[in-house]
Amino acid sequence: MQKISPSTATDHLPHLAYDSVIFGFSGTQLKILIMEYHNTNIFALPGGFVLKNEHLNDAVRRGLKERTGLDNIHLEQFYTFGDADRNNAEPMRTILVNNGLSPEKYHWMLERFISVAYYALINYKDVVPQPDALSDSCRWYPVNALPPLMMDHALIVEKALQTLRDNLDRKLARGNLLPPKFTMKELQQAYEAILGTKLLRTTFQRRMLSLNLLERHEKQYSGGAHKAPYLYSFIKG
Amino acid sequence: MQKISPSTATDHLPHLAYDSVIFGFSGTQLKILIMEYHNTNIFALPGGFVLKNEHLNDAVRRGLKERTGLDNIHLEQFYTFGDADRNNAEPMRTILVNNGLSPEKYHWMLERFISVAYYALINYKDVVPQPDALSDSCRWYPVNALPPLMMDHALIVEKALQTLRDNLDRKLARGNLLPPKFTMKELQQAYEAILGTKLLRTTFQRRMLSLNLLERHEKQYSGGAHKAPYLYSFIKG
DNA sequence: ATCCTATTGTCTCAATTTGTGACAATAATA
DNA sequence: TATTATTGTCACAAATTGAGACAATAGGAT
Repeated sequence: MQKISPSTATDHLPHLAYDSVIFGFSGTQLKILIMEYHNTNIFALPGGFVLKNEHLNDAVRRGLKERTGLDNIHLEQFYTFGDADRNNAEPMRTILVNNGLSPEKYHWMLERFISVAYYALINYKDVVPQPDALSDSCRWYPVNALPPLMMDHALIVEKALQTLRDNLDRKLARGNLLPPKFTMKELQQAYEAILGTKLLRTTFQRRMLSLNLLERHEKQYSGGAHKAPYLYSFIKG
Repeated sequence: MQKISPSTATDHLPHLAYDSVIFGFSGTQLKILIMEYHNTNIFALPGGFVLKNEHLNDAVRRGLKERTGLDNIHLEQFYTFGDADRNNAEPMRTILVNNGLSPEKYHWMLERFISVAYYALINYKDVVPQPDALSDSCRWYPVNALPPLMMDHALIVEKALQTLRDNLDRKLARGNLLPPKFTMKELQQAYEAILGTKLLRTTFQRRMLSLNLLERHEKQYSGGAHKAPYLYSFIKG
């Protein structure tokens, strides 16, 4: 959901918002950044509005930077949600009141919104989520254990996952879900978390190497009682 | 581009439009419906605006029906173009003036527009394009011989093609690019036109049949001096 | 009627890719 | 020094794809 400031009504394009599904990966779990509004028990995807002279893509980058502190993240647009009944009237009224703001003054926020949805793959460890003015938490939740989300945000997450799943190779290579260097096992775990299926180790390794997307580096002494795995990174192009 | 009527300014969501890339297939050529405005030499994709209480998807369906007379067409949204400099100021001024309308009265049309782009696959033969109030032609053009298009419409077409090309199997099956019954050769020609490559006949046939998307019907006596091919249709599901 | 020709449906065999397990090479730990 | 859990690679079977061969037409030509 959106960050609110008094000047918003005049500065932004009306009826237009964006929402972002920010994926992170920790251990074996795929997670998503979810916001909870202060005093409301309302959960939503991080989103925002577009300034009148701002590129849509820039608006989303700006929002991501405000919430995560992250810059230079590859964002991918995947769908625009445009049903006529998409409005935040009830939850937003609650949010405004609970934050001492008048619903009259922010009436434009209660109307219908078209929302352009983006996803990003970021490195879980790089993020210290920063709650904004109206939220008391911006936290990671596992994709399969999300809190009940407002409006159609659960649908947006579902569509983000579907989109992510096909042509995953190219998408993972462009994103930052994994640290700069990673082992083949970590890569496989990321695939498995996203696709929701188990993969065969040898086949997976052979396939990954044949894609010519990976560069092999030195070995990593993991501390485990076994042979040390190679580290890999994506060849950026 | 959009259909203009005096009431538009108040009835529609401001700054929001849609554009549609309507694909048709004739013989061996992939074609697109392009509009040319009356007296202007300005070429554009068919598009329009969204009513304040209308679903985005419905708006696009409505526009397609107005221009082609076609109903019940599968439309697929593929990208939303949101650069800050997307406006129709110059061409639209020309269009308005050449049609005896005042640019002042339609000032809202000259501003920045976010545009949600859709594509559709329709049966070339079913369409008798209907020029609307402001256009003197709505005609098929081969994808590789389009007239110069206004604004970023050439980019929109390019992105539509890219989208169409991956997972083409499923997309062709859902669309109506081919008539209800078609030969394997026609199907192959459609693939070749879209992908821009030649395919091997036997491999293609084997692959298509193995997808379990096709139902085989009676043979077609084509009039050619050779064995008659089977007819196929897509199994709708 | 009979032959000729272009196209179609199917088969075959080679080449390539994928599934599956085997196995030796390690890096700690006992 | 033996033990154990991985890892990298190889080997072979199974499945898929590439590429051509070939018989079966449905007309047109003679």
